[in-house]
Amino acid sequence: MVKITDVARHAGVSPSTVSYALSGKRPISAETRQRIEASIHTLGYRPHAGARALASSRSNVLALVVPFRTGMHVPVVMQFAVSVVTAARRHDHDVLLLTQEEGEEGLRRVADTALVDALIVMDVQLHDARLPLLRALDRPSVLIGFPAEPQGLTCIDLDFEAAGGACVRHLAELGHRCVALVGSPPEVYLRETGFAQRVTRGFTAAADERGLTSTVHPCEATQAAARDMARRLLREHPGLTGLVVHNEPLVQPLIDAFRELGLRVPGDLSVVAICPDAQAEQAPLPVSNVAVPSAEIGAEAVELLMQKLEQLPVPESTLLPPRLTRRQTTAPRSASG
Amino acid sequence: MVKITDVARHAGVSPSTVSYALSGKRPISAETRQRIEASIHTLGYRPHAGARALASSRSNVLALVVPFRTGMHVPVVMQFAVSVVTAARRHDHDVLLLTQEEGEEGLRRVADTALVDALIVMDVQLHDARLPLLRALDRPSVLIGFPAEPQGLTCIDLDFEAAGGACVRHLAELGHRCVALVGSPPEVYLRETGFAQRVTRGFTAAADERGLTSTVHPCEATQAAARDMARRLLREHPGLTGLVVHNEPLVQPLIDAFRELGLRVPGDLSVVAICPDAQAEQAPLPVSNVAVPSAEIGAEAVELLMQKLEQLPVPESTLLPPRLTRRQTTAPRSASG
DNA sequence: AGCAGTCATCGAATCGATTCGACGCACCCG
DNA sequence: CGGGTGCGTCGAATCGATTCGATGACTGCT
Repeated sequence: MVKITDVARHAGVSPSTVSYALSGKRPISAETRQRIEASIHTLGYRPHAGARALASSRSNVLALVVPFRTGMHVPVVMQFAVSVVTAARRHDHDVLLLTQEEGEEGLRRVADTALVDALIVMDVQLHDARLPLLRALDRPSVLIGFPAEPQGLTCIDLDFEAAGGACVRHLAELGHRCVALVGSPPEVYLRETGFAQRVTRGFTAAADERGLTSTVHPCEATQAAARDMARRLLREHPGLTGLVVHNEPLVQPLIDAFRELGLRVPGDLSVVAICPDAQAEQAPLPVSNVAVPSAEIGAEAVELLMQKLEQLPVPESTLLPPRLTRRQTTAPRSASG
Repeated sequence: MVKITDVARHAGVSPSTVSYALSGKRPISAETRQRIEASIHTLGYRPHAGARALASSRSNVLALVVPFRTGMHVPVVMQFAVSVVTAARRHDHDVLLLTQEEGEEGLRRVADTALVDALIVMDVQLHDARLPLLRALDRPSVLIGFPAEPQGLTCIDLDFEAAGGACVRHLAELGHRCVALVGSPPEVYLRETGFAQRVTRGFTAAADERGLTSTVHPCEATQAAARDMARRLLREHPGLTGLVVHNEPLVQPLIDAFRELGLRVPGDLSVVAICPDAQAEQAPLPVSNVAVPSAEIGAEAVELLMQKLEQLPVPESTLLPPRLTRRQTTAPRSASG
């Protein structure tokens, strides 16, 4: 394996000069730099990651903790992970994958062994057991999602409260007066993952503000549950003409279920989902939606981390504004509706 | 940060003794070992990953290259990644996440910088551009999927050919005489990802062997495509009573489409899928399936890598035998069928 | 001409482990 | 009672970079 002293010898300079040429931390004349670059190229030199980490106390690796429990939509997680890796590479960093299962011990381990420089934690609970640890750690971190008390942390997420509100306002502007929210499975609420509650709050607040009748319904992510839910909503809320769905795998099954019950979408029932754009676009009838911008969140989380690694100040909380795209599942309330 | 010399001083031994106590590479008396362990615990010592990597030329990190293109079913990839991480942790290794996008350069980078000890590459093509590199690399690797010429590599996957055959035999044993395979989207075949072709081969061979009428149909993974496909199959193959689906997101849409066309499943049409058990179980009507055992493959891939890291011989190819579970979508051919 | 001030480069220390060879001690056997 | 055999431990070299202080050459100013 060719090392920095080999390059130095080949280029007729000292190892430190090679290092500085590479890092740019001290000025190097254009001439020597070129000679060094040529040597690096012909010798095929690659700095040894471990040696570099040891000497610089920077591993250039980020940890990414992914959830794998029920209730999180898998494609969203994956999309997110990919965008984190891509963004990290732009900053010359790599990404170490940790599972939620490893818990606090896993976080502590990769941080204390200096395996990673910083951490990104997904699926943060309102009262997450890892919060004290993350606060105490000497390494910067960014949380995806908001705990009950984000003080002293750096958090980022879609503004789910605003998203809930945006859906309701969209429906309200189309003339709908009675709306319902079909949300995540009950266990997600029990687990106190913030985003479920936040959607609910935004939904309800906007409905109240506009004087709409509104109800909220957690729902399992199965076709059977979707059918039951559709039937129940029709029975209990005969005036219902606007539906907000915040449960990715349920969007299509719910629409199908209502159709089977004889409703036209969007003719009799308008549906807005909170889901990734890709999903909304690819549906048989493209679904009006507020985007869940996993890729943006991931990329922005990495940017925040990079700022923190450079000791720059970053906002404690970053809420991405919701972006609603009207497609084909929402329409003005019909006279009959 | 507490280091090994601190531990050594605290325990009244030399640093090398601490190292040996930790690694077990030389015998250490029970007494000193306990003293050292106590010191480690009270001081909260964690060996520095970079220093360790430098000295031992082992980073204890594996690279995992994940695809993110269309055609790969996302939950399968995710499940796989999680199982790799879990298995790696059992061997005291961590996992670095790379995207396909990084390509050969990415592989070369993490290998040459000694950032990782070994690599796992998913979604291998029949004529994958990365094969020469993987063969030349000084670091061991395991491929998920089979290239055209696996010589000199280590490959593992579900035995898709046997899986295709198993589906056909299951249908044949239930009395079906005319079967069809609905496969991956056309681009997957064009891309020459081995598994699509292998399913086809096994499917066709088994059908020929049993004297069944059989046809093969690549299909896009959209509801609309599913409906079209169902209509077309009914029209072109009126005697069709057995269907094999090798396209995860299409399983349920296809079943729904046939139902809408008036067929009963499994009364008029038996359906076997090649898909994860979790998906098969959770369907409204549980689907008879050959399991795509992502978790097993991931875990086994890690085991193979660990063997290779210890210079132990491993088989060039590992084909996991298919496991077919009969659930509720397959039934004997009815008299009328 | 002399001095201050850059600019580019070098040399040596350092990061925190692992590993190899050597050494001392106890024990066993002849 | 002496010489081998192990076992347990130590000391020093090593891994391959980064970084700090120092040095030399050159510039510009007076």
